[in-house]
Amino acid sequence: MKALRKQRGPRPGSIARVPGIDYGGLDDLLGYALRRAQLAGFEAFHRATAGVDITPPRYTALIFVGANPGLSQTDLGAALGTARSGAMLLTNWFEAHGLAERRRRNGDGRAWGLYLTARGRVLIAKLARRVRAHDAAFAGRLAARELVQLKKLLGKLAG
Amino acid sequence: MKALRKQRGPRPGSIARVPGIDYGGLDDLLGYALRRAQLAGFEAFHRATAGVDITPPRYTALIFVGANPGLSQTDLGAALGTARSGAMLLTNWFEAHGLAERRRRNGDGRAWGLYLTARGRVLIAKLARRVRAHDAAFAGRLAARELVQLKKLLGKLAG
DNA sequence: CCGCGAATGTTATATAGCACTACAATCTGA
DNA sequence: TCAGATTGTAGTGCTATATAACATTCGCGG
Repeated sequence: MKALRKQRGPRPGSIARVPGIDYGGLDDLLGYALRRAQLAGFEAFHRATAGVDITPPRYTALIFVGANPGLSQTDLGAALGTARSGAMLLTNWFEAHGLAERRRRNGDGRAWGLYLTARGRVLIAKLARRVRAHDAAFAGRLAARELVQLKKLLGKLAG
Repeated sequence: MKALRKQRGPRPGSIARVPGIDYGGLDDLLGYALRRAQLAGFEAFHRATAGVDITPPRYTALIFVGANPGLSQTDLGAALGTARSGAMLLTNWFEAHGLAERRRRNGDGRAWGLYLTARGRVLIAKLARRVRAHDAAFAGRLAARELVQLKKLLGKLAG
């Protein structure tokens, strides 16, 4: 079980607008506007998880496991939108860091059930608090009414 | 100069909502809503560039080079929000595919200036048309007024 | 109850994308 | 003229994916 201290990975690259550069019509694309806003959101996440070696997919996966005890790796992959093999690598990482564990489920000798460890629960509780706070701060760039509207529109786009 | 035919990479994973799974409060996060919407936008881009081995960062970089002839790799990296080394890899790829080239700039023996080749200009013209069309189709999930509002709000978030 | 197809996890392999470090060449300004 | 900044580059490594092949196990139709 390795330590979970330093955040090593790359900083989340926000794309600051560079003055004097011609954006060649990119600004008119909804997709580009979404990307820029989302990178800003990643920064909020990054600040929230500073000092902990976690990443967005890892965080999402831990939340899923915490909220759905006994989840199988296949179902975790489906919820994340990734292949089974990716869910397995994530699970390996969680076990190596003592955050979650595989346990045999009653009926099925193939599937594992995933469960947070005590340590995982503590970490998720702490992180979720910080992530929510930073997300709220990020969302605070908008008025409350605007935020409601934005979420509605984003929901329409995501289908 | 390699061919530029098939798109090899992974499909852009949208995250379909999985029924029966508890999302553990993730839905309340603005960052998560942004991510989902942006992945849907990536799919539109993917459809627009089907059959061509291009990716969002490559496309963005080509647009930048086209709109800013003589751009240095450092400035390209800054505009993309990535490290210089990434801009160099992109540039290598462009040269290998005959889309852009490095040319010495007048005063400075260190920096290269980046320029689209004729082939790069043709490709970008064709792609930009398709990308705009698919972006418009994607944005068409919203009413015109909603779209204006959304872009305004996204702009606020991206700062 | 048997056997076959489906599901599950796993292993192995590959790729894109990106960061960081260290370095050589070049520029710039005191 | 020289010290420090800038630029491109090479090398290395890690995350996040995907795909294919495989063994185990399950479930069901006969």
